[in-house]
Amino acid sequence: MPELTEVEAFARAMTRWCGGRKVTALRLLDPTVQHTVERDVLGMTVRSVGRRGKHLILSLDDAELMIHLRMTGQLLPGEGAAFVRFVLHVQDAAPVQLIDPRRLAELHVLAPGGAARRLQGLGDEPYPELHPGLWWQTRLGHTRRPLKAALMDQALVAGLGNIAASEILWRAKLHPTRAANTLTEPEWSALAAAVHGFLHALMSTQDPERLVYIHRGGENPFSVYQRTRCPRCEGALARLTQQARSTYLCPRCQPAPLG
DNA sequence: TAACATGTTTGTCG
DNA sequence: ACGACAAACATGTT
Repeated sequence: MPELTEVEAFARAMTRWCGGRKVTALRLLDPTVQHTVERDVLGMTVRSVGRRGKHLILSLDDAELMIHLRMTGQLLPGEGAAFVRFVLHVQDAAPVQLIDPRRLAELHVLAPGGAARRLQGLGDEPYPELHPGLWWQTRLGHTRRPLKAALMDQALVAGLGNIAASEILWRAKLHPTRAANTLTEPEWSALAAAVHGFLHALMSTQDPERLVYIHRGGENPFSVYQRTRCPRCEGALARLTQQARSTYLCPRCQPAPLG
């Protein structure tokens, strides 16, 4: 399910579900799920839960548990749901199950420091700080690729996915096909504000269900994603394909690049 | 039914 | 070196 905001929500939830608790078992129910096992975590305590990009990282006494939910992974307390791929059992609390119909999620049980080592090529974090326009220009401004592709490139900035990219560019009034190296200083500032505004707005919904709304029958919390009308100008939204993914935009608010 | 889906990796080609 | 593109993962939803 994840983009940055959802992984962040899961990280906070995991802190409540298993933070400070001792692991009584880690069961991999489906070995076809991509996984690594460098440690036996039995008896170790979950010291903290964090996020890096779209990766969830649990720090244990002498191990790190790194989880990537990919497109359809979810974490939920309990047992016995459909499509459970692995279960983390902890002392004096409900176990936490990873549910993932498509089996794209990953689980890595690593030695301390293993997560950071594996994530060395990952770009910097856009959340929770408000970075200035120059921060964005430094990271995205050197490539001729479309702005949306640059925003989603995890090696440049970590955590922004397909939905976030559309939403952010709409907020910033920037066209998704603009070459990233053609933005002006005020446009970089607008992008910076848009990222911060979007991420914080979503995190402050105080409603975890809204963060994992897709496939849950929930209400669409987004402004342009899978919508047909622009909330700002009321004009018809457009949809185009970039990198084989859907991009939603408002042609009136986000002027197309010349040529 | 066919197309599409929140992500990433790998390989090919220009 | 850079960037575009396709395929692969496996299955549910529209």
